Amino acid sequence: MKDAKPTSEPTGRRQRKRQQTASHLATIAFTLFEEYGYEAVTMERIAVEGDVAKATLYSYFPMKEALVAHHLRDEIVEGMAALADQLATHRSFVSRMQFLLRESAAWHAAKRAYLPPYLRYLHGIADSAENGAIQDAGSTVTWNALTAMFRAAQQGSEVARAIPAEQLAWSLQYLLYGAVTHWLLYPDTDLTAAFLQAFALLMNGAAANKPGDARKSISTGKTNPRRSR
Amino acid sequence: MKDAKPTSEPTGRRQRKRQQTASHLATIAFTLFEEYGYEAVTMERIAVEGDVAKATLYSYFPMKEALVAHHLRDEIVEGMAALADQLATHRSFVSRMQFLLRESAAWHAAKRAYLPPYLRYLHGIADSAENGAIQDAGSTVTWNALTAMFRAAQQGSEVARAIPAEQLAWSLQYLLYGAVTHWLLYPDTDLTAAFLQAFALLMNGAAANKPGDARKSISTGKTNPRRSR
DNA sequence: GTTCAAAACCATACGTCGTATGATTTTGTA
DNA sequence: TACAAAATCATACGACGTATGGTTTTGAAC
Repeated sequence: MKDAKPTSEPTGRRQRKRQQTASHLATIAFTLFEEYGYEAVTMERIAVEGDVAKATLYSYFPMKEALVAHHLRDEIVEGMAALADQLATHRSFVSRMQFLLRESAAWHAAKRAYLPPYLRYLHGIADSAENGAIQDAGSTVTWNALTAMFRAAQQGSEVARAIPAEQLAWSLQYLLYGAVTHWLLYPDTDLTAAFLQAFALLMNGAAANKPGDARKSISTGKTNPRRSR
Repeated sequence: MKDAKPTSEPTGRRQRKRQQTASHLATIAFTLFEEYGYEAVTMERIAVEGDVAKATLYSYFPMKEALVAHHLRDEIVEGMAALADQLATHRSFVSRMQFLLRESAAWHAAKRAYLPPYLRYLHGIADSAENGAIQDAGSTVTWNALTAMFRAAQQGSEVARAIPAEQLAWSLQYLLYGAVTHWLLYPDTDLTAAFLQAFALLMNGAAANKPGDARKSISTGKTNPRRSR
């Protein structure tokens, strides 16, 4: 079944080649997007430029948005790796998360133009699943990271253990998603602030504080008068 | 620039007639959807059946999804009105909200088939706004209701006043949105439970409870062994 | 090496959405 | 009655995404 004979190369070549051309096509597409704008570039064009038939292109990327998603996902993976070191320097969970959110907001701002198709793609997933196939793998990257952070915070007693870390990650993602959506509609609003507020809300909750409440609430993290280090 | 009111705003009758045919078209469309399924019904067909040119149909509903949205929005308005009485019988904010969420979950389950295009529409809004026009008016109905409830709860000291009611409504909506999306992917999960959990999380927050915390946390509202009715 | 079935690929046509065009009709108002 | 704005119409079109049916690669088995 799985033990390969020493006759020739492992069977993974086909798959590697596939991922290779996938990456190739995505790169070409992104180059075109950068030059002419997402809307202006047609799938036909990408196929021609990539020297494949349109049908083949679609076999790799079932919708146009998937091309954007592929590229952005790669960027996210890269970015997260690059941030790992700095993340580790932050001592508390809240501080780590706030740092990550600031970075994330900046990244969103930089990629603004691609967010509409990207978000559309992430939902296209859920839609397609209606008809059968596809597991997500889209935003899983960031979701995994968030889950890990929440889980660690639970073990460090910074976050309540009652709620599964997965659900917390998931909840935060949707709050952030809402912030992004709002920000796309009103570009002049402060995305970073919105991210931090969403996080603070998730941590503190909305219930009125009773007098005897001993919890120290998490601020929105904006440069605060007190504590200038 | 072009503001002021230089010419004439659409006058009473014209506007009424427009809304009338809009409703007419939406009804026809929905009937067809019910009979043949959303995907199977083409815009061309709807136009023919409604005895208008395709371009005219599009002038009323800029995307196919808008037809679904129109109908569902009407249903929501109706439903909310019908629920108003029962809502008032609940004494506390938490109880009111939980009641509403249960109803909402049931409604979502009933309309399951239409949710994908409906959600797509709500986002198409944000997308279209990129290019210029449209203010939402889509989910505003339910958003208004939530905002009002939160504001009342703030005045009754059941919810912290630090966060604007609008933002709370907005946050809850996105948490619920996440729950719905997840449920669409995994239909066997319990949407009602997910709604209630989302709400509980929003109220209680995720931060670890310090020993001296006097806040009584909101349960998920599921029929709980202890304290039954 | 020859054979074979699966897969990847190709060219092309097609259905549908949504937009654009330019002419024609309706409607409110001057 | 005149006229400009809005609504409607018929039609063509560009682009997305699917379907079809045939051709080439490819991995492996004989």
